[in-house]
Amino acid sequence: MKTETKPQETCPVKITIDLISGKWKPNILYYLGEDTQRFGQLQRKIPSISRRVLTLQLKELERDYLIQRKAYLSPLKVEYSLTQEGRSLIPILISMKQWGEVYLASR
Amino acid sequence: MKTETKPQETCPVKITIDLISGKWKPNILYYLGEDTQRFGQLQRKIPSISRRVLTLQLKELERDYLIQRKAYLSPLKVEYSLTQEGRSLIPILISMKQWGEVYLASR
DNA sequence: CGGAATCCCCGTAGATACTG
DNA sequence: CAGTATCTACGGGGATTCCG
Repeated sequence: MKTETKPQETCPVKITIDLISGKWKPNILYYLGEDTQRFGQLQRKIPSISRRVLTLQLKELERDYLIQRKAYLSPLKVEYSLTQEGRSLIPILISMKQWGEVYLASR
Repeated sequence: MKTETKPQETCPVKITIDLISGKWKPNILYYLGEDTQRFGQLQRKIPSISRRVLTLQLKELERDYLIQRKAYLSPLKVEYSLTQEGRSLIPILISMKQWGEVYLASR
């Protein structure tokens, strides 16, 4: 009945949580789930985030293969979009959103 | 600033993440999902956690209504179990576990 | 425009020792 | 058995300034 593995050192749940638990990462992933976004677009949509922190969070998300960075020179700009893996995370974020709404409503 | 952005201040996703992103909380919830656990049982099943930190994480989980604490005097012991809300979180933890396993396998 | 370089604050959690 | 009490280390993230 229980072909259970104990939570290992590399606990998959913990891995998943760590990937998305930056303070602004859910927001960023949310907007990238809607569409490709430029750095400045994200900045405007998340007004309270600083350039520095936005840069850091984007770098981490890119390092973790959840998003892709594309730099252009002609019109100087940078575009971010979800990778396949990032996109596959969206359903989980949606469940968490729904759970969180119920949780907030009941408190 | 009055601009209503879609991910609100009280982003439900962020709430959910924060509730479970203590370093040991997924492990604790995992074991409580199996059965009621005494303090010492949790300690033995998560050997690398200290009593202090286990206490803290349990207190937070209790404060957030995810687990319940029951103290007994006759045989001096304390038992922890999931609340209804905590139990409703398990499916999400399972999705995260599955996603994390795929993620780890592909890297 | 999209960063990089510093500096600082604060919260999480580790180590260790003591207790009802 | 199931905690408390300190003291400390580390790292994320905020504010500000400079750069190709």
